Amino acid sequence: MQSRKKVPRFKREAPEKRRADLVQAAIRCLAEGGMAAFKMERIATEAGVSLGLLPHYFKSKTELLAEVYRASLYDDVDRKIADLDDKAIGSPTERLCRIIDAIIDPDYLKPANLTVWLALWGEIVVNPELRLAHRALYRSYLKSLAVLIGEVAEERQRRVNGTEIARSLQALIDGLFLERALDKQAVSHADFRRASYEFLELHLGKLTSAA
Amino acid sequence: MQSRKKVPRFKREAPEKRRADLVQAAIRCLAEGGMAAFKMERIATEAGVSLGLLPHYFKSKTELLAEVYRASLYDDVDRKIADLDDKAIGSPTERLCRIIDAIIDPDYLKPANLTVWLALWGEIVVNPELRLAHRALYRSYLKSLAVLIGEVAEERQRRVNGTEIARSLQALIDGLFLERALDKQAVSHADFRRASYEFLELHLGKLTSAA
DNA sequence: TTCCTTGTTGTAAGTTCTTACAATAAGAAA
DNA sequence: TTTCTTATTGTAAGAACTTACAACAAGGAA
Repeated sequence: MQSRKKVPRFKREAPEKRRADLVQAAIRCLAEGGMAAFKMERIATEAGVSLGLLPHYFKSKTELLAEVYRASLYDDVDRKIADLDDKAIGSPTERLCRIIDAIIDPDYLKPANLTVWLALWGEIVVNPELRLAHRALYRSYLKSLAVLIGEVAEERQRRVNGTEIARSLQALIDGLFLERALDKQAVSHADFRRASYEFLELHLGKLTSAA
Repeated sequence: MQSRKKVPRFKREAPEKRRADLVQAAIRCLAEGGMAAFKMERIATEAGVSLGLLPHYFKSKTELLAEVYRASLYDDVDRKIADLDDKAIGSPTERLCRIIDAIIDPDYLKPANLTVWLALWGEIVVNPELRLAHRALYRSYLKSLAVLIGEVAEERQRRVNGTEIARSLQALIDGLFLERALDKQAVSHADFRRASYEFLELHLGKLTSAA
């Protein structure tokens, strides 16, 4: 019987990798069916492991949700900040345009993300712990946007309230984003583009030459 | 034994009243804890009736949720619009201002409603039945807003895309509303007012004399 | 190879939730 | 009062979900 090859029944992974895989699987579940699909068994199946492995990595469902939140939010914010720093070349106007383009990028606003974010927002409102984490990250992001808008205004010798414009701009985008999430045919990418730039240009003057 | 007073064990209500009461109780539950608190037994307790009464009025949980959606999101505003139409008072501009004021009314945008709406939106994205209900209500509402904006524009002999302005305005308000839901100190009523009117006036010209 | 650590599985206990339904009784009608 | 309609109750069936835990086995160490 020594000739029989032993075929492994499962693969043993490094804890950090497995943990990250589980979080990603959980995000995919959220994207597919919102909180209603955020079930331990489903997540385990999605990750290709058994249900029993989940409590080994997360002592409760809430802990897993917190991880999902952190992972998905940090990724997004980090990407934006990286964009900011990388493209630090060029005029403020140019940088602002690039950031707007990134925010309304169809790939960023894809349906899967819409569903995940809506589910997370719904949880943030009723979960104080999640809410605290959200505030820090969101305020920091909004501030960097406000600073950039202020720079553009200065460049053009206009006096504006950068904080308020940043907030309204983000609100406008979030709102369109929400409409699109609830009714996929409601808002096209062109609509996003037009609404965002029109709004900004009404305050700052012409931003683009082509579009 | 005939002297013993029979004390009723429950009160029999008119179906329409009971139904409305149940919907209101469900809204209170949603407001308190989001979808996690939207449980049949909890709603029954909140309404002061037994669990068994719920399936008598709503053949499924989703049906109840759809009622909650309509009641909490549209009843107020629809009533306001109907009021304006009935009394047919004032110029289009005046009527538009009144509607805006109704939409950003602090009592309408109170925290409890924020929680309810976020929970509902999270469900709409993943529940086809609810999504259909949403589309009908939302599109109808948006259209009446667009028509009114068109009237204001005509009055002022401006050529605008009423549909697009209505959509962007509502998106702006929804977005601010979202920021407020996630961070209660982020947006004040004055912010709502300023952002809404500024946006409209950029397209339509001055709307108010005082504010 | 053999041993050992611990990642992984399978199962089940205990809980909670939705839906169904037969029995009960409130309140109107006659 | 008596009858009748149906709103309401109480309970339970059945499904689904979270968490716990004992046994198994993968893969590195010696």
